[in-house]
Amino acid sequence: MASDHTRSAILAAAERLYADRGFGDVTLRDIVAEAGVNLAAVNYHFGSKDELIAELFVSRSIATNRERLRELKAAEEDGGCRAPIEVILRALVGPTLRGCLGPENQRSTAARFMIRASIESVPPIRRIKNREIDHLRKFVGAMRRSLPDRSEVDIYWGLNFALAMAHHTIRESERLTKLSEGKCDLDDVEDVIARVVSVATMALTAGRMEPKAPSKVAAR
Amino acid sequence: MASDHTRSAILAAAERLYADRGFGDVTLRDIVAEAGVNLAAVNYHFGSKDELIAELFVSRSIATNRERLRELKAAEEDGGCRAPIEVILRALVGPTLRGCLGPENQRSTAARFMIRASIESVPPIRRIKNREIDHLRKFVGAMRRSLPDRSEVDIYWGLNFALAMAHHTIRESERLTKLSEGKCDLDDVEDVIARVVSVATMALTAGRMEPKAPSKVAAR
DNA sequence: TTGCAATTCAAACAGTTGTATGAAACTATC
DNA sequence: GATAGTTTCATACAACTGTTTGAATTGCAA
Repeated sequence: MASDHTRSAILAAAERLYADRGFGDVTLRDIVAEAGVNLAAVNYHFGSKDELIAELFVSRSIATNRERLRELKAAEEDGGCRAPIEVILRALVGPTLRGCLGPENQRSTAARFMIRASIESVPPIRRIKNREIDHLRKFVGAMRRSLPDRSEVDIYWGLNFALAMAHHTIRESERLTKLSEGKCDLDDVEDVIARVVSVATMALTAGRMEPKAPSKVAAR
Repeated sequence: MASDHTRSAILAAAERLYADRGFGDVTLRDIVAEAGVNLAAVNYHFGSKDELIAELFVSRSIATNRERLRELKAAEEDGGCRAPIEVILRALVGPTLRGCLGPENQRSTAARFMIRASIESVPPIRRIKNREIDHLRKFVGAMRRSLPDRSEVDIYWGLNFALAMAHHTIRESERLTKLSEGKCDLDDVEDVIARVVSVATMALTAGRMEPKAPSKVAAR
């Protein structure tokens, strides 16, 4: 167990480098150079490169997931097991957006790392994300309790669209800033959250989304 | 220019392999083996591996973009330079969704390749995507003409959310199917398009999205 | 047929990658 | 202060990568 110093130096260096340059072109040699440790230290402490990446990603995403569930639980306790849909959606997308957006100069390494992880998709991270379904089911449950009249399918689509807007905004934040010539302020995280929640709420509550295209022949 | 046979054999093999196994673990040697040609043929015909990938992606995405613009132009000509927002949004997300979703067994190689390209993010493709902004501006213009009362910022956010829902649904279609235990039918492409368009239209037309979070202190 | 360019091919190249090894340095316990 | 266990280190390994080379082959025009 000892000092743990080498271990955490590697974690910090790896997070920084991956955040800055992406998974694609950061090698173990880059990481150990940045951390000032020996090459073999990575395999000694983590087993393999993939396990290092996985450990980084897991620790960050369980933090986010815990925060999500904390907000969800608080909301449902408030409303007696039946929270307003806006609050549920806010618990779903808020922690992620708060963790990844915000003024660039004061953006944490962890935040920038998570942005990378959502842009590039590397095997160890993909594996972990696939296990996220159980976590999402808890939100499906809360949403169904909140909107008992809504069909199950609509709930799934609403959840899908909420996550879509949050993740895409994170992932393409640079492009949106460029496209809008800075008019969309991605640093105002609470505004972004409000927009996502607002649209997702409309999607879930508007007098039934038409389930079919206006006319089948209109399509191609 | 001769027979072109080798060239197109490489393109076909590469598209197939990338579609099936992703960019990460398909080597030039895999491609030439599948195509039944010599290793050096790739560099001879395409210059480099990246240029091969770029050519694949470019040819597919200019096809999609052309279709998008065709639909957009048709819509604006119908409405005398002012198309209904639903039709504009349909022109924006329809071609992409039609190109990537649909019954898996009858999904073309090109479709599966484009799904890969939207999941993994490899340098040559990223470079091309960055040049997509000019293309999107044409939609911004049409949307502003369609909704002259709407603020510019709201237009950008609406566009962002529409693309978000379309791309995320493509990218995470497998997860959505699993999460909903098959209840969300991603093979019914026109239904998916209708849902995306419907929500995006609400986002853009609903009595002004609140521009700010309910209360600034509610955060964190 | 001859000549010339375009194409194919086997082979090698040069570089990088993650990982393994075994000795050395350290640390704490007795 | 010797011992046992942990950690560090330099170095080598083995495999794989995209690319290049130069000779062989092909196809076509004169």
